[in-house]
Amino acid sequence: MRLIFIATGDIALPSFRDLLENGPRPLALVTQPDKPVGRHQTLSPPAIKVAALEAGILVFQPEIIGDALADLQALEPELLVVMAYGQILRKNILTLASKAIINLHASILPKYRGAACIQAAIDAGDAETGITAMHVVRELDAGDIISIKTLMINADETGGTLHDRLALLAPEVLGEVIENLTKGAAVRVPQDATLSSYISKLEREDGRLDWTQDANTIERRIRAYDPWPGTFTVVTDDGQEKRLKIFPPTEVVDQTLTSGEFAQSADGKLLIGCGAQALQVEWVQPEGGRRMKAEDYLRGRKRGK
RNA sequence: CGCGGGAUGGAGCAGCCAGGUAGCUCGUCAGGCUCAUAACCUGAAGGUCAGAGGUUCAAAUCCUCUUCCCGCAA
Repeated sequence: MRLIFIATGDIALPSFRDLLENGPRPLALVTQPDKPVGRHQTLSPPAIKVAALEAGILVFQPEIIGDALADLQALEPELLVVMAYGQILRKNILTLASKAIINLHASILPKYRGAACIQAAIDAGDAETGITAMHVVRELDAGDIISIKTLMINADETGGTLHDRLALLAPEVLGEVIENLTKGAAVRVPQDATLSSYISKLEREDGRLDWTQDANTIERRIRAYDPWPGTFTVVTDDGQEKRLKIFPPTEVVDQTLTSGEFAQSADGKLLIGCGAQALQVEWVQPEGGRRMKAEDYLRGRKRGK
């Protein structure tokens, strides 16, 4: 099977490595251009590009994937595998492969089409999520489904842990799909569009916590958005508004406080009031500072007032 | 050189603007009290104030440079 892998996000790494080890070996990797990252705008490559170069796989990094069309055509691919690439594919790419173009998506479609599908499943309090393999069509994540594998979401699941578990589940789905395609055509089960939902890309600002929500909702949000985009609230320190990042795990406690009010429990723990009940917070990070125990944060804060 | 915050005993901070005794809340250790405790009381150890240079009679504090940490942004 002549296949080209199209991916940028780390969630695609295990699937890519699986192909390198067990085949079919990808003819090329198409990934996003190196982007300036971090405080000093250092240009850094996607991890999957590094893995490809180490394995001696051809790498393309077009600004727009159409720019690489001729190069990709020359490889005469039978199958394109897309996962967390980060660009919408044009029609000329969709028709490039002779057999199929498939996408691996980290949700149980048609639920949570779009970028932030992993966070969405935790945020909504779902019991399970999974990896869906589908045929790629013009509309985002709307193609006919080939196969789905699911896994249970744990009570202490974070966006990070779920991301990693889904990444490891993906090769199973991919392997199965490739096997079917080798034998013949992949199955096509149309999505029920009436059940679909779309989750747009998350920004840092989306992590601002709304303390008028009930504590359970906020607890899920904090887990879902860790480590990206992270969650924060704003505190007034010495007359200046500063961000205070809040990390999981947090615990819902049966206590009534004003929404957004900071309090200290009998044993020194940080409590923050929610719309219903309160949240006990263990780890915080003040703007300009490191991550620290909430108790330590409170200790310094008393003095600072 | 994108913008900004920070570095002070083991932890989190104040002190800096208006230079002159190393401070607070904890932790640790020892002892006391208590049926008991994350409680209370007494005492102790622990700091080249990130590093280098400069100004000054005198620098944590003022000036310059360096290193490291972090928030925004991307």
